[in-house]
Amino acid sequence: MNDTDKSAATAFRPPTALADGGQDFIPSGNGQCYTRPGSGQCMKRNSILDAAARTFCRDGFTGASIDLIAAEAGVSRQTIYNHYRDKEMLFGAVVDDIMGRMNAILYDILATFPEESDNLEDDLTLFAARLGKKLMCNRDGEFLRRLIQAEGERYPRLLETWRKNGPAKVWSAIAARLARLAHGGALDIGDPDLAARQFLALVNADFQFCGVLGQKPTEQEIEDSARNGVRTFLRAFARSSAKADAPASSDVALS
Amino acid sequence: MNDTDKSAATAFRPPTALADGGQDFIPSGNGQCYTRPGSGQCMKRNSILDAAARTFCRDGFTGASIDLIAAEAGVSRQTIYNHYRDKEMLFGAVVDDIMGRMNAILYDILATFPEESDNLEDDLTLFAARLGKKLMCNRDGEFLRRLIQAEGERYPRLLETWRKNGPAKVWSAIAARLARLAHGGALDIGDPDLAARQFLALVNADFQFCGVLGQKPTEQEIEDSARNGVRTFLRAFARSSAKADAPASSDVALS
DNA sequence: GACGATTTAGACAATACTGTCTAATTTGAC
DNA sequence: GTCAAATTAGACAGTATTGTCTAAATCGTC
Repeated sequence: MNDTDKSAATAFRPPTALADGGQDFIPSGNGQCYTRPGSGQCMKRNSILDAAARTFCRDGFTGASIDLIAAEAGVSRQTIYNHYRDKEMLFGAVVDDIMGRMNAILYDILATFPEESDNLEDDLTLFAARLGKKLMCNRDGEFLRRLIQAEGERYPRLLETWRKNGPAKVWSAIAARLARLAHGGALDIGDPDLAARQFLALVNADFQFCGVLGQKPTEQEIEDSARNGVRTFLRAFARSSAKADAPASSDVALS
Repeated sequence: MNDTDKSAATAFRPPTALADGGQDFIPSGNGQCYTRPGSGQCMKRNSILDAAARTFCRDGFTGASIDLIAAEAGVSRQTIYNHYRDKEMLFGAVVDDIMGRMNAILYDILATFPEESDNLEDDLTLFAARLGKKLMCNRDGEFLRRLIQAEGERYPRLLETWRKNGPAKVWSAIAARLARLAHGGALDIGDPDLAARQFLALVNADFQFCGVLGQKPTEQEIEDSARNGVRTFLRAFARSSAKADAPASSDVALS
């Protein structure tokens, strides 16, 4: 193996487990190691997946050359062909890997949706900020958005899988939880699915074109956008008893 | 010139002027014809720009080959190199062309923002639907989003130009108009910029991942999303006198 | 119809990428 | 230390692309 730095390889992939979710990393079954984790073989496999993800994300499927991925992974080209039959298989493995990781994170976050709260604004804001930081605006989220946008037409299976596991799942999960809040009397919601879509839209209002613009918002910006979005959401949907304490003029200023 | 059909070439670009805006097409100065419009040379130039836009959008900059563009435009490769020095110049011309067209459309639509209205919901809905149909969800909008997402990092100038002429311009223009409505007493808005972002987010709530998913919504879906978004926006920001007539349960059902 | 400008098809060199193969080297388990 | 498995560097054929060049064909205008 070359002497290229290995710090880059670990920057993209969390070392072993979820940062603070407490749940183990869930491999996606396709691209993962069958040998003992921690072995050189496994590290090379991860290193390849990392470099491939970075390169595919940066240059697109066509623009990312195997040679470049190999160099970035600090691995010889032949090793890549050794692990993955061809470029398409490597691409599929990268997508599966990231989807599996994001799916696990999604369930972690959904478990923190406030059930009954005496401070709905704060709790919903925390939830929305978590969603933004760990799922939508991080590197994996950016990767999937870019790749599916760029290569979705060429790989309908990828597009279909993502649609089922991505937005649809988030939407319906949040819709169910909002409906429960409404049933409990905290919200006045007609169509929970619509409310879920609008909740997500509001909470990410400041990043609408951020994915497109290619620039990641800071944690502070995510928190501010979440706070502002939740405030407006509650102005529209909170039951009147709880509405009084959310004046329009107290929005968090955006840098 | 080949016998490839010319109907495809005109599908992407409006024949001569804006469909119904009444304002002439504004060429972007770079890629347009200096010869008499309607001449064969001009038609070839437009045909090339159209084919290039379609191909760049479908395959990305790297994936789009000059040969493919030439074939799709029904033109020989040499003709392309004759009009545009190299692939990068062609790409720049396509982007400039589309940006100029979208800019003109944007000003057309902004002129229809309701000043004083006795039916704010309907008027804002019409405005939002126009924005969606003619600017965000049409072919040009999709093109710019895709291209900037895919190639933005490689062409910072493109990214910067789009940021200035695109979202920033829409945001601030709508913010100013919302502020005027608030000043007139129709709305209760703290931060007009934030309100503008949230307005756009709500109105496009159902298409958050549509650009990513690569599928264009139908006109009906755009109208429904606009209606639902405006309803929620007014639930949150309309002055209380006008709020009563927007119950949560009357949302437009989404197919 | 004539003539200059434009377009066309094709050849061409230079470059890049994919995927295969091989022989030498390194790694890892015992 | 040994030995099998994994990895490496590099060569290689096949293919594709870019951008240039040229001679023939076509177009537009007078």
